Amino acid sequence: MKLSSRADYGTRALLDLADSWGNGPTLLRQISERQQIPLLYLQRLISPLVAGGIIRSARGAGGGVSLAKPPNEIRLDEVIRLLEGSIAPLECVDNPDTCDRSEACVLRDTWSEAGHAMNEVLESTTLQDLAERQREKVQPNEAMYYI
Amino acid sequence: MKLSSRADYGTRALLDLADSWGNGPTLLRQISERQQIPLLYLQRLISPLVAGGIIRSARGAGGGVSLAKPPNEIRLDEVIRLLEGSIAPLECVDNPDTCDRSEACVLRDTWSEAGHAMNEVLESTTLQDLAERQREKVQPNEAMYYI
DNA sequence: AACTTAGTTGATCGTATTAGTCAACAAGGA
DNA sequence: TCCTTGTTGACTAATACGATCAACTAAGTT
Repeated sequence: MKLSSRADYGTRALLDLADSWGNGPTLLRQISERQQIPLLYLQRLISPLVAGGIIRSARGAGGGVSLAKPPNEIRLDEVIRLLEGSIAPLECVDNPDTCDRSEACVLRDTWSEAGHAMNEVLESTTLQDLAERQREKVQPNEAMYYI
Repeated sequence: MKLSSRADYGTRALLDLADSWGNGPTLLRQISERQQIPLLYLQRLISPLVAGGIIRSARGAGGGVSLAKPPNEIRLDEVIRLLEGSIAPLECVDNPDTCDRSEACVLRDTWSEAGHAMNEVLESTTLQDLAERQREKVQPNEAMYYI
């Protein structure tokens, strides 16, 4: 029950982009270095994010990649779905036809419920949420201490 | 983000056992046939369940396997943990040392949260719950219609 | 137009995991 | 002793995963 490194790398790359949102395109090479992701592999794994309208890319000199929409409009669940496919823990949850007892299967109901629970966490988290939390962690807002 | 067939097969085998709880040992061969699980593979995958104290086995004529404790004391989260290892969607959640930024990583916090959400569903579901729901599905309680 | 920068894609490759099998074995009942 | 039934180590085939190369396309720069 693990996510592949694609989800790990991909979300880290997106968080990197969210961090520099508004500053023009970022080089994949820079993301690769900052996030310690093999460049060639990074180029690979972001392609579904480009196709999915999360990332916009620009070739040529001065090119690079940037978020295709504001960080607060990019939810983690759609990112994971693009990078990993379905979030459901078992195939039958999404494709009932893969098992002939799907209709009456109480385990399928449970896997579905578990998948939804996980999905709820992801769909309530946007890249902006993550970027803000990160800023708090790295450079805690002094005002916090006066609340 | 998928469970392996071990979790699928294993939970189905356990539900089968929960269904006949109190009727003495069941042959693995029978479970294999009813649940359509390759016998040799089934023998394999239940061994951690025996080691984990979920299943009790008896060899020889009249032997077989049975639940080692009542179905209402067997929660799905411990079953999955025995069959698949940790439920955490990323290694770093359980082992912070596998990544040198774990302490400050907001993504790790999110994966942790997602894992907990899933775990909550599983730990609130026992084999007895499943067996009861199954009975309702297959043979709906008539009384239901009078509520 | 020529040149450079940078992302894209098809093919490939090694490795790890998964699913499944075989055969020899251990243990308990008749 | 014989039969039944679960256990275990070794093994195989298939798949998925992580990663890389090289050729290619597109977009600036001079």
